[in-house]
Amino acid sequence: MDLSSTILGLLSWKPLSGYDLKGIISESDLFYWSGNNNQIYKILLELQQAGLVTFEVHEQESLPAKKIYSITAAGRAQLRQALLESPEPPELHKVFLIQLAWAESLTDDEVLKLLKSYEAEIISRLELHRGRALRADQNPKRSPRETYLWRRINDNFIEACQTELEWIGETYRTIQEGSYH
Amino acid sequence: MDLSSTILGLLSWKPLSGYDLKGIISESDLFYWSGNNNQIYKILLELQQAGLVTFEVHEQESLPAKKIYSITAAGRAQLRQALLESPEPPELHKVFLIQLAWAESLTDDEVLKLLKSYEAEIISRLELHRGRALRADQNPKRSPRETYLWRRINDNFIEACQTELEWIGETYRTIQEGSYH
DNA sequence: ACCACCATGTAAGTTGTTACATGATTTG
DNA sequence: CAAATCATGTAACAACTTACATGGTGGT
Repeated sequence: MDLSSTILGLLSWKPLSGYDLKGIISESDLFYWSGNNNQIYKILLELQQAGLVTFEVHEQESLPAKKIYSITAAGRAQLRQALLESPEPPELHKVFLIQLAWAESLTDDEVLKLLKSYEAEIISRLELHRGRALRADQNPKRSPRETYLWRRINDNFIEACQTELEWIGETYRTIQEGSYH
Repeated sequence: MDLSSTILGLLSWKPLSGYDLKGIISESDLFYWSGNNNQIYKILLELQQAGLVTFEVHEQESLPAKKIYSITAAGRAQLRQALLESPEPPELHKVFLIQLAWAESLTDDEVLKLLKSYEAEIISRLELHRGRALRADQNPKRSPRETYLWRRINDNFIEACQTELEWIGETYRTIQEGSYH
């Protein structure tokens, strides 16, 4: 499941332009790529040359024309293959933990301030995902199972945030009280 | 906190060779880089040219000589700056969730099989981190606070695994029972 | 005999990033 | 009047990866 499979997945949901894809990918936390033009337009060209997608040009008055990409039967077959690949474990890039690992030269107050600031980051993330649960309008809804899975994917992020917040709280308290001896 | 700061952090703990650094970084989940030669030797050269580290050549009989790198005062100052930077939120690359997101073309059984397989991955991760908690010998222990923080960092990974396992269980049951309607 | 370990480094490639270019339209 | 949005695309660069090269030592 790399970026090209992700794009195939998005197109399996509904036809989209490169610009649409860019928007969706850079908004989302699930699709964690930056969603920069360079990669998306390059991959779309490759997918199209491999016959996995096709496009139609839609002219618009007073706006630039757009290429609406659709997935082909071959594309769907390819996507199915990718979906059946055995799952990889998640890669967690928790840069803040690296920061803590080498915090020896910081005072308790400096560490506590970092923890507070990290907590604020996670809280805003949590609210973001909670909000997304409410207006989940732009999610695919092809079947009850798919609707359920998308809710669960969002839940996964929410639960990860909650676990992180509890971890922060416990760590904060212990350092504040100096009770790690 | 990028790879060069991470290397400075490791050297702030104790002097190490490039080969040592490679081993530590590629073993660990916290330092999530692959730890390939190309990056590490290149960064060590840059750090050394910037005066943030120095090295001594240690000749060994019947083994190749090694360069043992140490952090300088300037390096420690630079590291401290990096540690005080405001924390970035974690980047979670949960490729499996992307797989689930486009699972519409799979049967219930195929989805359940994927979940089981993902569960096995996470369980083995969990056991790895639990084991690391026991023989935490190679962790830095310059102060009780540092020892505590390193234990907490490991806890963070354990708790993330546990949350993930609960999430998998709940999702599995619901799909098995078809009770997502 | 073959493989892994130690230890340094290079080569060649993929992937990913920010920033730029164009140009009309809408919003503050 | 500056900015953001729509829409495509390119250029330049940074980050990261796998594989290779060298060469002695020790294990199965």
